[in-house]
Amino acid sequence: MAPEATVQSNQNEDVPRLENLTLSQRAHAFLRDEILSNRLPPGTELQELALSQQLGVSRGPIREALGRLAAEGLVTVRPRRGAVVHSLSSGEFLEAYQVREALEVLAVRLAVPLLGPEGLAQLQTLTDTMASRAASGHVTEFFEANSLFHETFVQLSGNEKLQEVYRRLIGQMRRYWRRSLVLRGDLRRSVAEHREILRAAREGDAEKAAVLMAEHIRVPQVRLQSMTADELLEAETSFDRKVTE
Amino acid sequence: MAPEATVQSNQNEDVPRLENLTLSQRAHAFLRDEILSNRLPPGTELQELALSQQLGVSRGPIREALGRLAAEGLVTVRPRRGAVVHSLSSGEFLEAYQVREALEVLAVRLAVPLLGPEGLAQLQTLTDTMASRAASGHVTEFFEANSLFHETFVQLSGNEKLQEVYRRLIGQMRRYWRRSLVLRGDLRRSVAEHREILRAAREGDAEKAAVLMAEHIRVPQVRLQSMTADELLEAETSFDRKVTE
DNA sequence: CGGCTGGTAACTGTTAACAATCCGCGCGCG
DNA sequence: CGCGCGCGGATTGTTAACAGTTACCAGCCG
Repeated sequence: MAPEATVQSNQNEDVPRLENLTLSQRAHAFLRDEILSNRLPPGTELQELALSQQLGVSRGPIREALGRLAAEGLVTVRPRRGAVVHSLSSGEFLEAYQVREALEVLAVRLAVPLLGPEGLAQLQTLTDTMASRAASGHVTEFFEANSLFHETFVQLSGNEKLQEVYRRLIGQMRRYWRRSLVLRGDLRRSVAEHREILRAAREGDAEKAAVLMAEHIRVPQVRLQSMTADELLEAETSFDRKVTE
Repeated sequence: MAPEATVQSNQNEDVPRLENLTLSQRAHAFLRDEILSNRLPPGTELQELALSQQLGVSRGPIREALGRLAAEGLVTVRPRRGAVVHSLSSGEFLEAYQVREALEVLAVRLAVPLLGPEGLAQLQTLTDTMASRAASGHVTEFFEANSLFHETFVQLSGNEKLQEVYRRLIGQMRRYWRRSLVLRGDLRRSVAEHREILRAAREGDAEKAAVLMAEHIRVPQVRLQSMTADELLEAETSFDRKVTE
């Protein structure tokens, strides 16, 4: 068998290379990343000409990308007045948290009966990572591990539609991770809650794990409802001081 | 036959309400409606040139509309190979049902404590409508009232983010209403379940209403899981015979 | 007779130019 | 001095033409 005769090399096709994508897809991915990473914070005005020059393409692909981002809820377009990065009010943030709770409870119910040794090990590793990062005060890195823990449950649920809906929602919320952390409060308590969820999952008790997950996600909700807007702002700024120092 | 009558034919307003919107918004709304009403059934190939001639606009707005529809999950675009109306497999349909259950349970939990006399009256009217349409065998009209019943709960939840996510999901599922009805089975039992949900809501027992709603939505799921693809197809065709006669 | 190859037509991706609308600003009027 | 009013620049909405890719088909070679 001629080992080099395989003309169609599948080995570099399975990973979508950015070079082969269409310009509108690249613009979409680029802007999405810029928004999700907060380099384009909520409220930023997005002008087509500026973006097209920055990316070196014409306005057509830019418009398509903006339209898709609008359909995803990441930007709002005001007809004939341009697009701005969408921002969530406190109320909308709370609403999103409620939906997220429902989705993650479903994820846990579906995932727990399917969990194998490798899934449990994955979750255990993430929990340990969270614990060490919480102990060392690396809040940003803690948040990353925390997000991965929750997303892992959604992935292990095996329900792709759920993953799609969840990721879209998380994409809208992730930019407010500082607000989330402020509302979360004590990280050690958060780690303990994750450990409890994982223990229930390991025991195969889907219902218990689901209830624990619901309570866990409800913690920031009740804090948000009991805080005024001023208190929230004050807490966020003091959080910023603590992190940047 | 007459594809060259493009310039003058569509210059008048087929849909007078949409005059103020941009062309891409009109194209988006038009295609969305065509897809949701099943005039463009799943699997239909959407060619930009044909659509632009049909709507009397150029390809730019059409492309923007297709991009937004793709972001909404209503069409899938294969790069350089055109767009097709997205279709749901049995598995994806079941997945969507699971997500829908989670969302509607949340809606019931939120809505019940907020229900006033007018909300209850609205739900009662819809239930009565469903009952009469089920009794007279008007299955299509029954489905409409049924959809409205469920959507009303979501609306009365007061959570706009939930409404947004729910409507997007329902938009993907509504085209398969025949499959839904086949899986639902006995309409009278369905009506009875709605009455029970409404009674619990009237009593202010949100938890009971939520559980009843979950069981109600799970009925088609368990039937779908217990059916093979062939049985489902057979049931759908026999359903078509029964409806069209 | 089947599979490969080359050409061709149709379609998508992209661009630049054109048209329409909005916004800020200064001017004139009351 | 305040307020409308239009005018000019900037920005979005739309179009037609161009470029590149894919799919299809006929004809040739094995």
